[in-house]
Amino acid sequence: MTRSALASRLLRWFERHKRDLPWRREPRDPYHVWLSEVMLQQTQVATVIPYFERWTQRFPTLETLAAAPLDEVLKLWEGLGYYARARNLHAAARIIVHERRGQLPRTVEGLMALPGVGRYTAGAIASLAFGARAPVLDGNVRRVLSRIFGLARPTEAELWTLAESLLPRRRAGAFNEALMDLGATICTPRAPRCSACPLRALCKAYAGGHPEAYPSKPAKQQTPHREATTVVLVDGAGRALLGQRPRHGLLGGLWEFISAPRAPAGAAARHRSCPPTDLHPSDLTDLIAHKTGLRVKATQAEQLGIVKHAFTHFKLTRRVWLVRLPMPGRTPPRTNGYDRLIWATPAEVERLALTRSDRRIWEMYRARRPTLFD
DNA sequence: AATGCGGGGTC
DNA sequence: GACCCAGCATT
Repeated sequence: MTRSALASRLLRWFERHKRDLPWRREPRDPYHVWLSEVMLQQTQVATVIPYFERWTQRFPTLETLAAAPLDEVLKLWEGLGYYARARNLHAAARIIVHERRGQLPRTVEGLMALPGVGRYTAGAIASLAFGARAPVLDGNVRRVLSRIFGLARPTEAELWTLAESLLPRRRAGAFNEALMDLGATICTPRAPRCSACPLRALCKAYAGGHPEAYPSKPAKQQTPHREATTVVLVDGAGRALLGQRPRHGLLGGLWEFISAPRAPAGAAARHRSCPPTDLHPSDLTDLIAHKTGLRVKATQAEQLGIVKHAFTHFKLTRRVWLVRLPMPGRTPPRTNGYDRLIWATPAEVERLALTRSDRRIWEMYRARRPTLFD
């Protein structure tokens, strides 16, 4: 089996089975290609499609994106995760519009100079939007190549070299997409559908009888668990106190209800005598004072509920409390751990970019049983 | 080479 | 539950 036979088989399969996706409409818009590639980083196609549609409605061109405030960009990204992608996309759009007359770089090196564009994304844009003969290496390609060549633990360098050596002279972009579509629909991680694979005849992993074993996975390590206490502080005018997280780092730039880490679960003692309601009002008073400088007597706190959330490297359990103030809230004298604190009306809470779990907390608050205060 | 960075689909 | 997804930036 020659190299060109692999490419021609794959491309023939692709012509009949390629997925019809919003960002594949011809002629390719380089901005759309770039946007889709960034949204698709570590994110599945089905998740991205509605975000892509909303985004291109609101920001149809690079110029409209560059002109928008970051808060609005983050709001459109809300729920998609890895928010540095949105910040980098926004920054890169401004660079392209202000320093390059709105033209994306056409080479891998030029593209990689943009924030948020690594070797994969640069290769994808160069090959898909500009017809360059550049390879890509993503999770799909990594898995497909590992299986075809029977590599249990290939290095990144080996795989990049392989991906480049396999590129056909023409139609490199279609070849790259075909490799990724094959990985997404046929050569899947757990139960590959080898009977439908156009490359079965030359696949070493298939010949060995256990294609799903390639590439071998590293040993798993259990994720640590953290706890936090969160307060939905509502003032007499029905506004809620929100903090904007620091621009860089975890959930950077997003808004949340005032929250602080809770001492790690103290072994057996907690299970025996620490139900969720076991929290003294002074704890909430201290939390609010520490984060905001506001002096509030949280003697009437209601428990809103418990929100669990799984991140990549840890799990988080948030115990959420509702504290009401009788009077309009005053401007917090301190913003400990936040870039900004605001009293947000319900309409503003809808408009701002919240983290996923804070969005759920807001929905819990809205859905709670009404009380005398409403 | 290892780590931090979200959230959801899927088994 | 665990795994994995059209990765990037930083160290």
